Amino acid sequence: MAGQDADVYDDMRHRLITGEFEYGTKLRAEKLRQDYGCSASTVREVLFRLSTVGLVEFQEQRGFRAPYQSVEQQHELTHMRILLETEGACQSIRLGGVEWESRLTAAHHKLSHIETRVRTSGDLTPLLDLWSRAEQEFHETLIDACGSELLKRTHVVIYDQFRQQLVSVETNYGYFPENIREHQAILDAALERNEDLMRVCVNDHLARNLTRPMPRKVYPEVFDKSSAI
Amino acid sequence: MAGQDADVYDDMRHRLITGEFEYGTKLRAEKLRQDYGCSASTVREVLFRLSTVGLVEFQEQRGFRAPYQSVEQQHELTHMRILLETEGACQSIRLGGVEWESRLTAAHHKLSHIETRVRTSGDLTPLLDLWSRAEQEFHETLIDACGSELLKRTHVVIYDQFRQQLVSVETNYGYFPENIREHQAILDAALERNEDLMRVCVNDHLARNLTRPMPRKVYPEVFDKSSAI
DNA sequence: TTTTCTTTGATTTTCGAAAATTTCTGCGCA
DNA sequence: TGCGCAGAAATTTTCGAAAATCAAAGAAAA
Repeated sequence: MAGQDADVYDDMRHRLITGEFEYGTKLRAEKLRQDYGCSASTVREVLFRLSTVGLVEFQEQRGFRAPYQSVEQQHELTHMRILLETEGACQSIRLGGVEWESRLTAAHHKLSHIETRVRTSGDLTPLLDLWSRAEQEFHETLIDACGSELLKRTHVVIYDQFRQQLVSVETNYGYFPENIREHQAILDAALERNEDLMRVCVNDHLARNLTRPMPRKVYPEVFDKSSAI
Repeated sequence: MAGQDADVYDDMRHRLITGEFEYGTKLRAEKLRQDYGCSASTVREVLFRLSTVGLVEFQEQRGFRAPYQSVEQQHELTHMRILLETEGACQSIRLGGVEWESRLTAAHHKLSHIETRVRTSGDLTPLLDLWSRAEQEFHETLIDACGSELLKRTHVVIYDQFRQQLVSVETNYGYFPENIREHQAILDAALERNEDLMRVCVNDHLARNLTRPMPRKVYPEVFDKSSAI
């Protein structure tokens, strides 16, 4: 069996971006050790790695915890996605061939199919996992022909964090009915090879996360005893 | 003493971006353990963390090594820097106040001073460390008022990798005489608050790393015994 | 009652060695 | 001579416990 470490990493990553841990939850190595039947050191190692890609917060001598949710963070991640995806999509338009168009069309078809089903049923929940995967694949295919592995790797990191921040019932997991139209518009812009239009479409699609005030939970403050009243 | 771990991390990071390890060198935990007088696990942990920010390459069951140098990687890093720095600089122009202008001017002054000394003496070597630091600080100050911690953190990661790829005698450590004029142009664009000009300046400054064919070492291939002659 | 210090308990960090895996080396066989 | 298969050596991965550090509770002093 090659890489117990890698398995734990992947699973923890999945648990984190699907919102299994409440924001700010302490991630105790000793506790998680039991979930995986391995040693605490192995878990610690994984948590360290996850912290460098922003999925886990680490504080010296204070261990690990799931990141807090904040409007600012959500906005910064959105801005970054816009920056990376417009660049990646436009480069893909320049460098990508028919093969890229084909893959993008395929990814869109799958996504479109799922989103239609969600609209008719009116309930995202049962399709959540499927939809999440399809959405990510569409956006990753969009920038796939950009010619820069670095850009793609960076995008995955940002996308994961974005998803992590967004995942909650209140935000409906980032799903909106407008998605159907917007994803179509992005596909059209790609097939037209219209870079300016692409920029507009990607912006419109993502900028929603900037304007809409994000519903947010109130976290317990740490009160200084002397300042009470 | 808080964080032996952190110390090792910082030192290893420094050694990596100053090119102490030949490209492709194996980084054996057991070997490095002696340099720091700590356990191999600690070193391993650090190497893992460094691998997630691209400063170290990791292969399952095959350990760690210093990344190889390649033209493609160099170009991708340059593209990414252009993307992040133009965005960051333009946002700083919009959001930054006099305070930002002041800090940028200060950073430029220091850098300019060093670069002038390098030009007159004609030898970078004795000032290499000082110059590296000043160059990085100038570029980081440039985007410092952009309003996104995420953008800044991402930029540091990319900048470090860029520096790591570039550090070698052949490339003169990324130093060029034109730097003086170009850094000045960037400062001027900032003070003029001219975003379009800024884009052009940053592009010109960094694009050099794209056009100039990078001198590159030849690495020993791993020969299949059966293909030998 | 409030503050400060001390002790206790819990958590994090570091360690060195055992287990698993890969790489190297030499031997036998075609 | 070339190939492939043991066995040995070296390296990587995992482990559980010891050491160090931090947080909470309680006692003593103001």
